[in-house]
Amino acid sequence: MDSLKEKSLVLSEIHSKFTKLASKFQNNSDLISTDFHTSFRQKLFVDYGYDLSIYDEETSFFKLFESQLDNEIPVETIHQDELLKIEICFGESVKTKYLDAVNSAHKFCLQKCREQKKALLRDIFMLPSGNKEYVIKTLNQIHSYFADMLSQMIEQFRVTIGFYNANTVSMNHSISTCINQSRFTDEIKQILEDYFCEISDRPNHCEKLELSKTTGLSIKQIETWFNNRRNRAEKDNEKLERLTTEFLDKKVDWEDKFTAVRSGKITAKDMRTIIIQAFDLPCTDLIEEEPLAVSEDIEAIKSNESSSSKKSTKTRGRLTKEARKKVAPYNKSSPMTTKIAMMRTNEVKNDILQEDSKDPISTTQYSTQLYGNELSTGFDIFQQATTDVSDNSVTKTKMTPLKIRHRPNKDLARAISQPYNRTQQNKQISNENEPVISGVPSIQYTSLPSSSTSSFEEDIFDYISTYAPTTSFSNLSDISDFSQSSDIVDFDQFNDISTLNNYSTLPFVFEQYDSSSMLTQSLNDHDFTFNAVTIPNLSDTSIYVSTDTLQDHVSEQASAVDMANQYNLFDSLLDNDTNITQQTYFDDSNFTVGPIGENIDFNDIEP
DNA sequence: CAGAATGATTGGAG
DNA sequence: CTCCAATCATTCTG
Repeated sequence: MDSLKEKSLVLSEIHSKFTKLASKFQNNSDLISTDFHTSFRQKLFVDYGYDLSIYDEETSFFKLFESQLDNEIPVETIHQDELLKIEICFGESVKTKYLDAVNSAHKFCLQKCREQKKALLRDIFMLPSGNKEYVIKTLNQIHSYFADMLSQMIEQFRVTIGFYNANTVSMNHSISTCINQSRFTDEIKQILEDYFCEISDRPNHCEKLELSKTTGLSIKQIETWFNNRRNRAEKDNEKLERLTTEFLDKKVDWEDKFTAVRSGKITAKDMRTIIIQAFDLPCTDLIEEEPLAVSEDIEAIKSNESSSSKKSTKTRGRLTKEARKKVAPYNKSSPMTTKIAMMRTNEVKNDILQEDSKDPISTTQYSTQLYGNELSTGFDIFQQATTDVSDNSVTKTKMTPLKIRHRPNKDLARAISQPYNRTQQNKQISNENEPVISGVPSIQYTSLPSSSTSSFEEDIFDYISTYAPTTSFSNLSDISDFSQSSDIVDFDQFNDISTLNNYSTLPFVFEQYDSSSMLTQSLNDHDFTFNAVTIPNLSDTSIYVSTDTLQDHVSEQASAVDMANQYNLFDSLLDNDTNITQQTYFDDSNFTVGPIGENIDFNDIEP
């Protein structure tokens, strides 16, 4: 009960100040000249590090946050090629409607965003509750809230017009490749290449973001580039591994390979690297004569190698990092190299094992011991397969096979009518005598719900009116929670501060007590009763009377659909009598982003 | 023109 | 979600 009393005291103090302040307001419309007002707000201004000279100039105060107040919400989600796609797929009128919807959503978000920001600034100006950084942070939160909301809305618009409809996916692909397939500039490639070689071949998200900024490419493109780069580097490496192995296994005669080099089939650089790797030669830049020496007596060198170092050198020559970079610019082990290394280790183990047991039968015994007498069919097949390529079947069978991943069968995929071959699809379309816009195939009708309507646009809207309400808006029931949980601060009674109606954000947070019980305290010369502040459904444990609550609502972006609904932003996308327009609306008064500014309802306050 | 290079997509795996 | 392997489609190059 003590803490309760304490709180009450604090509250009463604030209350008494407010009461005085309020009476000043009532008696004197000139806010600045009131003694109390001056000292109270001046103190707050000083406390939060604002320039005292502007404590009575709202415009000057606002100017501090000009850039936060005026920054635009970019419609970054709309690109030219997206509009082109829409136009190509759905026609001019859908594009126009889509643009209209996006624009009005944008306008709406911008306006609301500004209102919220201004309300916040007004609050802070009257009763500072944080320093400049805090205010900027909060403003930015408001900003990103609306920016996110806008992109959610746009997402919904896309769904509504069927942008993500399965029928258009392949269309999107061919169009996007049509439009997007342009080579990166040398400068960009250099940046990426440098990063790949010198810093990491696997940038994390932050690094990707950084690269995205410096190159101007999207994160997706960065990812794609690194994927391709890694994959292709691996392939190069694999190729070299294979070639080296071939040499070591004496499957290819050297003369042949040198001829290949001369004819350009493999580069001299490749050859050099192979030789360096194969014979564990020191990597210097003066190897001109080495290959000759090698070619003269391969057998001798190889046998020397084998006997002197227990065949371990057979596994891999040790390249310096620099040399390796030249042929396959790795500086970190990739999964593939790890796999290969593991295979190698097994090979070595087996080699040693073989040396120990000179009798080949004993190794066979080892094998059977390991796997059981009756080999599984899979293993059997594997063994058979490897037996063909190598006489050293025991070693091979005990080698860990690379995991072979299932990949979709092209023919099978085609058989179950999944468009696997995009060329085929293009052919199919171009065979039809559909209008072709700027070399891009027009849309297929086939998978849309069968309809007798003649134009594709009609088909689309038919489709939307039939399916969209259940697909696009199936989550309305989830969202409805939000619509009910308005964050309207309900001042049942807060005594005599009705003059502060305009200033909703109070500079404190205090804990909740049972909001149903009325707390009555007699303090000083004031008797007041209050039911404090309740924020329904927001939280069971806290009462927030500060803008801190905003961040609790950032997660509520799912309300975008409702917002769009509420402000009829879908109207431009839809026919008048579709089901969508009959979806649940919620009260204008019920929707607030946070308990900021005018959203707080002071109408019920009783003096 | 053939083949290499390259940006992007797809579908499976983790 | 990221990554990989395979693949496609376009563009570059000899």
